[in-house]
Amino acid sequence: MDDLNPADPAGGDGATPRPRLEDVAARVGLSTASVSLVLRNAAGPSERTRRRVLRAAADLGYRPDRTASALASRRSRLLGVVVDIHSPFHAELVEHLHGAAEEVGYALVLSALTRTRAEGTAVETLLAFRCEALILLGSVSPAPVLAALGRQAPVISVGSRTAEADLDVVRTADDDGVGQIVDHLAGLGHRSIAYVEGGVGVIATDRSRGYRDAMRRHGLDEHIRVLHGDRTEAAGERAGRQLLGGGDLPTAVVAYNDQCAIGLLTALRRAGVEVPGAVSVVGYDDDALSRLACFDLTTVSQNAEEQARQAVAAAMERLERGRTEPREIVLAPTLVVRGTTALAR
Amino acid sequence: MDDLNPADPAGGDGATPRPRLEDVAARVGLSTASVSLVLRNAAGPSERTRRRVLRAAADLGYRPDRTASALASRRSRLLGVVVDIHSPFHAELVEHLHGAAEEVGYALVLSALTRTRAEGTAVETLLAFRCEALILLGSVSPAPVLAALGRQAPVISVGSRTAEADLDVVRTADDDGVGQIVDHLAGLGHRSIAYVEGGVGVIATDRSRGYRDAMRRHGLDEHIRVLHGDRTEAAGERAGRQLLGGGDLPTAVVAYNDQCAIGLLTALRRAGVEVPGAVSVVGYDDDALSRLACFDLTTVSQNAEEQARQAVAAAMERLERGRTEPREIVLAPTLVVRGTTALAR
DNA sequence: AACAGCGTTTAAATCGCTTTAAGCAGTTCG
DNA sequence: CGAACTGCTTAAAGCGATTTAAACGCTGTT
Repeated sequence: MDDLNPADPAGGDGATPRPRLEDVAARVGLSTASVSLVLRNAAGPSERTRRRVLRAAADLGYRPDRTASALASRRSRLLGVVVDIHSPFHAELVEHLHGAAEEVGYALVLSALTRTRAEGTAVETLLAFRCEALILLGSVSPAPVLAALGRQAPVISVGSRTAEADLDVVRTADDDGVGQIVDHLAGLGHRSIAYVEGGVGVIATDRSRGYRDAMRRHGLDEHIRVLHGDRTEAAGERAGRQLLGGGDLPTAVVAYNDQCAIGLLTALRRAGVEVPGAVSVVGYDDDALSRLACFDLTTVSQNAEEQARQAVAAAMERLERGRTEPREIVLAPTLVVRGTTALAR
Repeated sequence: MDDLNPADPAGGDGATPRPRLEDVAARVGLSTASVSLVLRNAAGPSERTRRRVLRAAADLGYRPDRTASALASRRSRLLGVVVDIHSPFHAELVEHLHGAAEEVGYALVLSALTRTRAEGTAVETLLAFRCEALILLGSVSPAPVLAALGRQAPVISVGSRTAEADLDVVRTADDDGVGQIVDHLAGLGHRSIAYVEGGVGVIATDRSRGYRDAMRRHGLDEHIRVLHGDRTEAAGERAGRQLLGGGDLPTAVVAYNDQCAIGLLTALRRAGVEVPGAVSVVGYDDDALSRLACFDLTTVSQNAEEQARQAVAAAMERLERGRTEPREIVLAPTLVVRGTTALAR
């Protein structure tokens, strides 16, 4: 119906087609079955056969066709990852997920979450690829949606706790992280410590709770002061202006995340308030921004690498070892003290 | 050989398996061939058949298996993208590539370039997926490597010019962009305009050339002053310290990119030099950083959306319309004036 | 009545690999 | 000596879609 004869998608123009398993088999005078076994490192073939096959495959520059292999084995060896392409923290997670997945012979399919592309679409794409497990980074989907997803494939939610019983969760203890921040500030003599919220979502809730609990623990109940905010710099700036306008500036402010903290920092400095001289500021995530020399932000690290490893490990337990009961892996966050915190004035 | 019976990767536990084409066909009493035609919107089936099939597919919640379809059609409808996961500019490109690809029925496979994962590995992965074309974002591979790649699949290099004749290039005119910056500064009365280089690579070379040419065009030959640098904040800071130490501060500094400009900005401000009061600073890329209120950096936008569209369009021309001669698409960059440039002191 | 033409449908081959059960030669054992 | 076993190898049946050529049921023409 279309005889334009588009460029051969398999290879260049009239070039020799990609070698197939059969070509390798023919070259050594064996069956494709044997070659397949050797190349997948399966038990069976003799040492001599192994060497010959490997040799021939290398000579021909053979690379297995994942598509065909996935179809035949009903195993795609693909991990689907839903990632917010704009988040520097996600970028770091993905980097480590790549490494961890590769080590166990899996590949990643990334599906980006953007302003125009919701989690639903992203997940559909991943399922069409027959991803064997889904890794959701910082998912904000409600529990029932996740539950439905969990029936289609094992789901590992990274970074955000959920009430849903049937999926794995890998996260750091957000309340503990904020607790460490408050401990640090209290240790520096701060008493009037405000907190800028992160909006809706479990993560935000946990961090807020961590703040309140820690304040009470230090007997600072009456200094508890929560400002409305979200995950953006803009929110941080708004919060900053609000504090400046209010008259009684706290001696320290803890923000939901680094981006928010940076907005806050900007607003304060622009108004001539010295950080950390007059006010200490703390963020959360230890993302690339916070490390910039011009911010040098005290923050909490979520240990991206360890979370990535654990997420892949959890997927492997389900896929390769048939685990079915859900697991929750909670890692301890670590405080990273940089230049935006100092003794209370 | 392994009777642990791992969790069924196709679906949850003992759940009904995913419906296949055959199931849809059986439901309406037609052949799989007809159903396939309808679902791919191909000519042939009657209106009545179309409706019945679509209905049945919807009822069953049928979703085609990309794996099988790729194998049978020898067309994966996959575009491979090599992306530096840490670059905010790449993030933006990916967002728009997603949109553009989806519109023409293709999906993206992202392969992240990281500290531990070179372009070679990334590309291998993409080819194993049978990606029909490769889109390289800001590739730094030497021409011969790209040439070899081009023989395996159509390659579209986004953002970086190359001498290699056989691939498509989508980029903005970097020399022109820097030229616009210099024009802008000259218009503000600046004469002593320095430039911080971006290290090796075609992009860096083009931008340096753009600087020199523009300076000459404005008769500022003797004010040409190029500082060594690269694409990082650290380099910007070093350049800043060098300028401060030298004694004769220029009235404006143009940096290779936004990250570098921000390092520069930090160094200057820390030393008490007012920007833009004493010195104007300009970056390049218009990435998320430059838009932060605390920087509000004058910069040059590369128009990510348009570049993404053009890249996908170029791929489509090759894949669907059989184009074989290479194309180079050069877009005009646009100056974004923000708060770090002002009249010369 | 035979045939051609047309729009619609389908049987069957195929894609490149995996997997299962069977085959085969050479022990070892009862 | 035949049965049972062992270690290696392979024929052949898929996996779930696409694709091609053929078949089918019509109508209209000679």
